[in-house]
Amino acid sequence: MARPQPYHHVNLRKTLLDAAVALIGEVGPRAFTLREVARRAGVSHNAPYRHFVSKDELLATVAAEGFERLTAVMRKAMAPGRSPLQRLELCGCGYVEFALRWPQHFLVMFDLPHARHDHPNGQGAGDIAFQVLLDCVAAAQQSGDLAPGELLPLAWTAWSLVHGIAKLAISGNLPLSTRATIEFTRRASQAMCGSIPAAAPAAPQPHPKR
Amino acid sequence: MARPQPYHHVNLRKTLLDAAVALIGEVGPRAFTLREVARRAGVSHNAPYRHFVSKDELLATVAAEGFERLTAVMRKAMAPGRSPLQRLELCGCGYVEFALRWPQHFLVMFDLPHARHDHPNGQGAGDIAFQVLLDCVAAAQQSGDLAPGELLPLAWTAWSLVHGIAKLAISGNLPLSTRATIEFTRRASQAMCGSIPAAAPAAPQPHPKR
DNA sequence: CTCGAATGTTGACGCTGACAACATCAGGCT
DNA sequence: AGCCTGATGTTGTCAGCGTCAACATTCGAG
Repeated sequence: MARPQPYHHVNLRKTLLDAAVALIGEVGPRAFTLREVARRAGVSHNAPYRHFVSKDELLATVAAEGFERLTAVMRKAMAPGRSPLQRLELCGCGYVEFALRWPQHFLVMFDLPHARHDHPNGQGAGDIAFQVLLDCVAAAQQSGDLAPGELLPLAWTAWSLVHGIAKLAISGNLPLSTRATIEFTRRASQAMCGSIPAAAPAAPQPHPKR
Repeated sequence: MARPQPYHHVNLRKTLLDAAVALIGEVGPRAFTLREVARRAGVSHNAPYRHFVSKDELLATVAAEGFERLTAVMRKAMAPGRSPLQRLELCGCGYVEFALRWPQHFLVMFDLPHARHDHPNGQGAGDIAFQVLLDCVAAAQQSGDLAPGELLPLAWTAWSLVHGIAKLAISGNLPLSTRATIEFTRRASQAMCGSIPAAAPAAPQPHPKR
């Protein structure tokens, strides 16, 4: 008879990541514990250190995973859009949809800022996701659906709107169901897109930034 | 000669709260430690338990304090507004200004959702702050500056925009100085206010809510 | 087949939040 | 005046946490 628990796990790294996401979903990122993750994966409390140098690196990996998933969800959401402007709106809805579907990831991605910078891939994955939004705005401008204005401020405005909706919805400050929240996002985006050209925010002087 | 350290502190509760805010500002809400707060206040590690039943209650109190300060900052910011619409925009700028000036409070208020509900005053202080925004939107509607629409969705949209800007700015995702961020908020608010009447988002069916 | 590297385990350390028991003080009652 | 009760602060303790170090087991290249 084989040992019930083989000494070497098949793919402990992935098992740990999945367990971490599940645990964060249950108890939140604050109560999240490395030892509990190890317990759920059926390994000793120190096994995770063979795959992640620290708790923060594991969280940073979860965040990076989240940015990749976010990119995929936005790309998929905007696919059926007919006009560039419509694609931009759908992209924003995808952002909120992602946040509502995987709030654990979303919280780790944006509530643990330190986790992003020490992970090599962390910042990159975030940049790619932002680039999707940037491309949407640029395409809408070029097609004339969106009046020209400075690209970055327009993108920041769009990002802020959907990010705010996502954050407030996740924390329970918008008393709407998931479906209603996305519908609300669609209407708010339309309102914003319809009016931005009229008063495109110009770029204030950029900040040297740390 | 009097004892250098009298046994009873003059106002330990307030001292602890101030030390907590300072500590959160230095190390963030995650690394924040009750024992370190006690150390800074010059008392034993268990003294805080005479004033707060738990670490979470102390944080909830910091959050409630933050909501009161937020209300005050918004009221002050909107004071010089000439039209109701302008007051609404300034109110939003006040929201972002508060977040940038006291990010510690802002983080505790919105990143620790559990902390708000177990504190009796916590939810109330948040409601009062939201009421300020609600009144602004209602006034702008009644004056005709803002086309009529369902009140709550309009307020949620405005809240989402400024909340998103505040969150992204605090976490370093908007590479703008404090001044530039507020200027950006003003322009984005104007853009949004200018267009909302054209496509006022209707209220999707509300959610029963936990 | 061997041996080194990769992977997992055990044990330990200092720190934390929380509880219990004790010490000190302040202010009202007699 | 003097006590005594409750409020406030301290010391001691516990389990759980993240992390390090030392050891055990397994896999795969030579």
